[in-house]
Amino acid sequence: MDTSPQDCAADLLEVVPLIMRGVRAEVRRDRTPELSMPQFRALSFVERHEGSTLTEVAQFLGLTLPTASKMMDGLVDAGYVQRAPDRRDRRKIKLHLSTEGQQIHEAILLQAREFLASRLQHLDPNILGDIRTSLRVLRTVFEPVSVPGEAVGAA
Amino acid sequence: MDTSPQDCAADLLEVVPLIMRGVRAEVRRDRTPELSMPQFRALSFVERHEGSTLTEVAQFLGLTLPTASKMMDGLVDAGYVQRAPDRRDRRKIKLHLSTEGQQIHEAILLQAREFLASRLQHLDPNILGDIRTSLRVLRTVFEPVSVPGEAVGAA
DNA sequence: TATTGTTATACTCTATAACTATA
DNA sequence: TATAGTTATAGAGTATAACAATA
Repeated sequence: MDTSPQDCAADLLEVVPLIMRGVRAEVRRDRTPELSMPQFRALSFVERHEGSTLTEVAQFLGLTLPTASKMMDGLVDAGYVQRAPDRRDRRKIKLHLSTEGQQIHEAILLQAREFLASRLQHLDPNILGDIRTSLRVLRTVFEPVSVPGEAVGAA
Repeated sequence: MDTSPQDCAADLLEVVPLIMRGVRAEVRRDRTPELSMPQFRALSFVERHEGSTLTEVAQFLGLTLPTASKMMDGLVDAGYVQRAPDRRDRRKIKLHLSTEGQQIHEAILLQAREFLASRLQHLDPNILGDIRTSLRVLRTVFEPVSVPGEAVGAA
């Protein structure tokens, strides 16, 4: 099938929120205390970028610094994240996941994946492959241009 | 490419929030007053299902009734939505978009589509077609099972 | 008795503005 | 002077519980 970026954009705008709604419900389900979607994404980021700074998390999530700071308060209070000063630049703090933080992140990740997989399970494997190919392209196009945590050496 | 629902689910969980972040920023950008993502989606739903009830909107958005009611307060105050009693069943209210509501919905829709299209514009048309095919499948899988507004006659 | 919607209350998410500490 | 982060404040988004009106 041949199509225009505009058509594709229109479809994306309808389908992406539908998927997001399901994921959000799953992330929050049956959990005390609940973890919000942004908190879960923050956990994912810190897990993947151990020792990243608050500014990096805020940039990745598309949040302001005060918002990210407050969200981290919640995660620190819950015992999922630890703050540690950066000796090289004492204005910065480095963020780390606690064991508990790793565990809850893993649990939610698996639960959300299971939910998505359950919806996908009756699809033909070839179609699943096509979807993954599409997702790989979409990722390159919508990924933030730079994730500073990846290139700390230069900073 | 051949793959499992689990692999596909894992990719979805990473890519969908990335796209969502961009869309959200675009919906809220340069607007007074800002329209939140849920408000925009509510406007979309009412536009597509004129005269739908609050319960239907809440179900579509995955919100509780009180939350949907409060959100509608905001849209009504802003002059974008009108509430009208249902003569057949006076517990219900029917929701309608005002001209202003239609205009702002259209404006935001076009702006969000343009943002997405700008990210997609350098992709090969065949790849865009593949993405649309994938989105069509994903829509069938994640769409709410029934949108009551579609079958009011039976109710 | 069940359904539709609102009100009351509380907590999180988010932003802007003002501030502290460090570079 | 600029950057990293927090605090103060305010408004929206969300939920549960309790309520009113209607079926």
